[in-house]
Amino acid sequence: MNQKEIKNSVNKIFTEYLTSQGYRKTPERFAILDEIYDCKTHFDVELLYMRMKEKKYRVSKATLYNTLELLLACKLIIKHQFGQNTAQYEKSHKSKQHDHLLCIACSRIIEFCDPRIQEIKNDIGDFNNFQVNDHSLYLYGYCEKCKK
Amino acid sequence: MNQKEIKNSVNKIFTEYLTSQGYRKTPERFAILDEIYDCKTHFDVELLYMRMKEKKYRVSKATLYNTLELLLACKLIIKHQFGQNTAQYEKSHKSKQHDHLLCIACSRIIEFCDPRIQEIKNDIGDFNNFQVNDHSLYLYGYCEKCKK
DNA sequence: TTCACTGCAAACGCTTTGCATATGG
DNA sequence: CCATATGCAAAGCGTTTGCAGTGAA
Repeated sequence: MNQKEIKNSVNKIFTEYLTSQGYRKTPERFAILDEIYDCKTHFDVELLYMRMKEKKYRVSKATLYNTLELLLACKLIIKHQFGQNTAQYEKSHKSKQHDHLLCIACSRIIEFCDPRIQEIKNDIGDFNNFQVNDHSLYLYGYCEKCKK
Repeated sequence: MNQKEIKNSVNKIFTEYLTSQGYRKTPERFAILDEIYDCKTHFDVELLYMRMKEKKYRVSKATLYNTLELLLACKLIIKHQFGQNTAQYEKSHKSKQHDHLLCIACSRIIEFCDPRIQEIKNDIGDFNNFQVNDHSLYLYGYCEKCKK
C-alpha cells in the first residue's frame, strides 16, 4: 500500500468514526490527519503546529489537541509519554503492535515486537482479575554505537 | 528486616552517596528520606509536602525536588510518570524488581513480577545489539471493581 | 438556523529557576 | 569562611479551558 492509498484508507476510517459519533467533518480535522500521515517518524504538538503553519493550514493548538484526541480514540495514532513534558505521537494505521528500545545516549528509537508481551498481558490480567486493554513498554540502554 | 533496620540501611546508603559525591548532609535531606520510608505505597511531591508540613519538618517544594533527584541517583526511590502530569515515586530499597497494572477507571495500582520480562530484555537486546539497562512496563485496563 | 467547532488568549498545574538567606564542612 | 542548600515566589512550559465568533449539517 503506497502513501496515497494509506491516506485514502485513514481518511475513510476517520470519516466513518466522525460520522458514527456525530462529530463534524471539519476541514481542519482532515488537514491535521493529512499532515500527520506525512510525518516519517514520531512527532509532538509543537512540530505539527509549526509544519502546518508553514503550509496552507494554520490551526490553533486547541484544535490540534482536540483532533489528536479524536485520532487517538479511533486508533489512527498512538501517544507516548516519554518524559514528564512533551507528549510524542506516531501514526499507527494497521501497523503491527510494537514496542520501543530507546538509547539513553543518542535518543535513537528502535521498534520491536515480541509475542511474549501479549502472553504476559493475558496471564497477569487473569491472575489479578484485571481486564488488560493496553500496555506501554520501553527498554532503555545503549545502542551499538553508544555502548562502550 | 524490619522498618527500623531498613531505615538504618537506607540512611547509610544515602550518607555514603552524599559523601562520595561531595554533597552536604543536611537535616532536610534525611527528614525527607525518613518520611518517604514511612510511605506505605506510591506518593507524589504534593503528598510528601503535606505530610511533612503536618509534622516537625516543613521543607520547600524546591528542596523536595532537589532531594528526590538525589534519591533517584542513588536508587533509593523509583520515579513513575503515569500520566503527563504529576510524577509518582516509590521507595525501592532492595525491593524485588516489579511492574505495574493500572486501572484507568479508579487509578488503582497493582504490582506484579514476571520473569519473562527479563528474558525479553535479554533477547531483544541481543537481537538489536543493544545493551539494555532498564525498562518500564505498565499494563492498563480495568480492575475487578471497575470492569463491567 | 443552530449548535458543535475554531481561534485566541488566559488559566492551570506541575516543575524549575532566581535570589536572598542560612548553614554544613 | 564560603560554596552549597534552603525557602519563597516568580517564571516556565505543555496542556486545558472560556468565550466570542464561525461554519457544517
